[in-house]
Amino acid sequence: MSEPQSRDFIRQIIHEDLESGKHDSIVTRFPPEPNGFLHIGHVMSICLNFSVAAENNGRTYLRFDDTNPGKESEEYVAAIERDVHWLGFDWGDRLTHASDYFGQLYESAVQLVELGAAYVDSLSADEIREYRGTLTTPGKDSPHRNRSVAENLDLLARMRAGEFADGEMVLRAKIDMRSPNMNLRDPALYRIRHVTHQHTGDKWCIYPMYDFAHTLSDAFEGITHSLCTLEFEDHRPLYNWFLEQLKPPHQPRQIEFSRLNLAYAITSKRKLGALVEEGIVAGWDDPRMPTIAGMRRRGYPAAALRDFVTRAGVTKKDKLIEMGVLENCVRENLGEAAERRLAVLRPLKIVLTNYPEDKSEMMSAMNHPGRPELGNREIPFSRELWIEQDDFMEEAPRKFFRLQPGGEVRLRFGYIIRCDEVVKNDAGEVVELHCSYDPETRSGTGTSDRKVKGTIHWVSCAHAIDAKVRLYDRLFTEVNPNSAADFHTILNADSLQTVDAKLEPSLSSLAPGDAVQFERLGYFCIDSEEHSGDTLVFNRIVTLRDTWAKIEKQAIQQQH
RNA sequence: UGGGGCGUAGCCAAGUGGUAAGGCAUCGGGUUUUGAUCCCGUGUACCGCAGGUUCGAAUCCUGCCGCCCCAGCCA
Repeated sequence: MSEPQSRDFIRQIIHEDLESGKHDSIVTRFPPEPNGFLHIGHVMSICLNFSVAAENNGRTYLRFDDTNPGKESEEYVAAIERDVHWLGFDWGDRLTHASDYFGQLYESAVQLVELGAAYVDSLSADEIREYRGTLTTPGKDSPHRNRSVAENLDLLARMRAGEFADGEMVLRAKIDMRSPNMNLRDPALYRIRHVTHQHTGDKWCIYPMYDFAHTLSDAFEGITHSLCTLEFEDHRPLYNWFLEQLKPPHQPRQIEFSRLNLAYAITSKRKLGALVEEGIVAGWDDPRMPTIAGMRRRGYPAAALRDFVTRAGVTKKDKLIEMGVLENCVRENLGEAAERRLAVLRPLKIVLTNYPEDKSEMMSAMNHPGRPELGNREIPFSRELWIEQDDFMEEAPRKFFRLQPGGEVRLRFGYIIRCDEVVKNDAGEVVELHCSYDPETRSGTGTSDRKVKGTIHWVSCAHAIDAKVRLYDRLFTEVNPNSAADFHTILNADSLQTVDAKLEPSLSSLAPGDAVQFERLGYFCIDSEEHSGDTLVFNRIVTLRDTWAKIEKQAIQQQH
């Protein structure tokens, strides 16, 4: 194994812990709460936790942090398992739940009470808030803070037995109401919730809070490095407090790194959920969603996602990464993997006036210009063809080297044609082009090397198959929608556009999820949900890089 | 005006006292029957600012500024 040139700070710590003999092996965990779908931000955490362990022959737990019944559901646990697995990671037999430890957690709570380090408080939630103080003023002790151990033990047992209503009692850690760190002002450990838990049923009516359950779950599982995001930094003293008080045999260490934010995307489960709830998107797996499920359905390869988070890096600096980086990872992966096909998104009919009416012939097209081993296919060619509306301009600017009146272009894998006549409707719109082809320029023949500036794609009208193609764009108009007061005001109205496209016949046998490149347009795949019936439905995964679009854009900007 | 973090090119990011890697983007150019790919080339980064220590500082010290997080019986 070769030594990497540089390690991120977490890998450095792990490396040192292994070198020094502090640990013999590394154990990590990915601990999602099953209250929503995983998104691009989680990809970062998943890859970090699983990779860092795998790199060191360690192991990783997939642990559901299910301590808040009512907000969590089995639907989400299934989705999370599917997503983590699809991303390429395997937890083996290490699939656990915080709720698996409810028994041990309760015992630990009793132990804290016995230690005089926890007490049952009868203050209401509102009162507790008042007693907590503010960021700049210290809190004050609850009047119940000095109940005897015996009384606390009795109260805790009765909480568990269901003698109290929700909110009537709460178990709190006894730390310091005057701490400048709010997390240390006697945080709640257990609250009463008379609700059925998705995993433990009605066995419990008291449920542990995050800090308590998470720290101890880490300890129980022998996690060596508990990696989480920056907002938990102030929780670390509390995390360590639990370990000091209870002295479990395994003492995990919490290390925080910055979250990954993606430009123009929301990474808040709550807001993502709102988009679904309000029907702004079609579901958690809508191809516009930055969820793992959405990106998978959109056609992003798992490897591209892994590559993306690797490029983003692991640091403690807040980051907002440009969309282009993600898109580039997708293009890079698909550019190599995807076979090429011809498809016309916005069809314009052309008639080759000098091509025989009844004739049709098969043109040979390579499936991948960079990978000849992928072979060739045959595409039918005939007198009437569909070309892209964008590939014709009646009054073309200087550098436009596609089709224009009197001009020539090469039809990809076909002939060179010339535009002789533009046919318009009463409204003056171009509806059809009359062209002539040069029989001497058939692709692949010895005389086919005559040069023309442009090459455009096409589909034979008589042989084309129809499809709906969905073109996606960013969901928001602001770079950082996370910080918008109300995301409704910055929704991109054009995030989804559907067009009726014409495809080359071979595309009818494509399997859902398989990505292909429509030459000159981008990468596409058959939608996994809506391909039923007669009409094929394609998703545009990402466009090709488009230098011409950039030139046009600059030209427009220069005019103003 | 409490506590915890962070500040290296447009976006990421190496760098751990010896004189600023790399990726993406940008801008040039070459190849090309995808204006794709590929290949070359391209950045005065006052290393947040100001002082100080040192022969020498992005790296050490001091002060300041800016941004993020924390007052759930959420995670």
